[in-house]
Amino acid sequence: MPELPEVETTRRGIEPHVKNHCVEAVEIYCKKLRYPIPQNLAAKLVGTSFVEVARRGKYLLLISSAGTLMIHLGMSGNLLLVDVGAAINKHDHLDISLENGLCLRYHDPRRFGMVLWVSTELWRHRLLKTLGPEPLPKLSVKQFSNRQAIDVKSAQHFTRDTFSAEYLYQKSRGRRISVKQFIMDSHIVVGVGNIYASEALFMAGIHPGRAAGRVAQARYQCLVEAIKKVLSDAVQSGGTTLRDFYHGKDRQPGYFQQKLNVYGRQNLPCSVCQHPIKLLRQGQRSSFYCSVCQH
DNA sequence: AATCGCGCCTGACGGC
DNA sequence: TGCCGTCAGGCGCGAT
Repeated sequence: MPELPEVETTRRGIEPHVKNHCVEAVEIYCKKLRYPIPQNLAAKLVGTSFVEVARRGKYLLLISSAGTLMIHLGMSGNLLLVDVGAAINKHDHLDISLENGLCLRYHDPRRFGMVLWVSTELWRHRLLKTLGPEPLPKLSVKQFSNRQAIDVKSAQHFTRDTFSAEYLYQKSRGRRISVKQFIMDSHIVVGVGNIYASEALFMAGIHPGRAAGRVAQARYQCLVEAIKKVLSDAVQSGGTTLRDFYHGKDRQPGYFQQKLNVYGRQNLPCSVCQHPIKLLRQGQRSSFYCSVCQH
C-alpha cells in the first residue's frame, strides 16, 4: 500500500535511470486499471524523453515535451526497472523501454492504480487541480530542477506552501467528519494515508474520532508537526534503501523500516503508557489509537 | 456544500 | 487438499 513516502521513494529511485533517456518502445499488456491505459501512448512517447520525474501528492508525473505520463500506484502498484526484454510476470501491465537498456515496468495486482496521459497544463487537470497542499512542500520544490519542464502556474500550484495549523483550522470549521477522515482527504492535504494518519494523530495526542471542527488551532499545530515528522522520517527510511533501486527488488516500503507506535498494534501495549492500543472502524477504515494518550 | 457509502480488484488467511 | 467468505485499502464518484 504505497503512501506518500513510498511514492517519493519510487520517484527518487527511477529518476536517474529514466530522466533524459529517450523512449524506444511502449507496450501495454492490460488496458483495464482504474481507467483504461491510453492506447496511443506509444505514439506520444516513442522518440521523446522525460525531462522531469515529479510528484504531486501520490501522483507520479513523468514530464516530456509532448505531455505528461501521470501514474498513480493505487493500493498495490509498483514501478520497477528491469532490463529491456526481461520476461513478463503476472500483473505486469505496461513497459516503457528506454535507450539505456532499461525498461520502466508498471506492475499492479489489484489494478486500483492509474496510468493517464495529460497533454494540457498540469494545474488544469481535473484530478490535480482540486488537490490540497503538499505536507512537505520542500520536496516539491526540489523536484523542479528543470524549470522549463513545467509551466509557471503548474509549478506554483505544486509548490505552494500553505500547509499550516491555521490552514487546517480554517478548513475544518463547521466540519463534523472525524479529524482522521479530514486529514486523509486529499482535497485538504495530500499524501496522508491510513497508516500515517493513525501515527500522526497518536503523536499529536488527538483522538481519531474527534470531529475535525472541534479541534483547537493549537492542537492543529501539533498535528501539522506530527504529519511532517512522520512523513519525512518515512521518506528518510525509504531513502536509506534507495542505493540499489534498479537491482534491489528487495527494497521495503518505508513503514517496514519505521517504528509504528499504533498502526496494526491493537491490544498491544502503548509505547508511552502501556495501556492496550484500541481499534476503531471509521468508514471502511481501521484506526488505531491509545485511549489514554489521545483525546 | 458536506457527507456517506459503493465499487474497483486480487491475494492472504482462517474455518471447515 | 480445496473451497468459500472476509478483509485489506486509495480514490473517484454518485446519491442524499
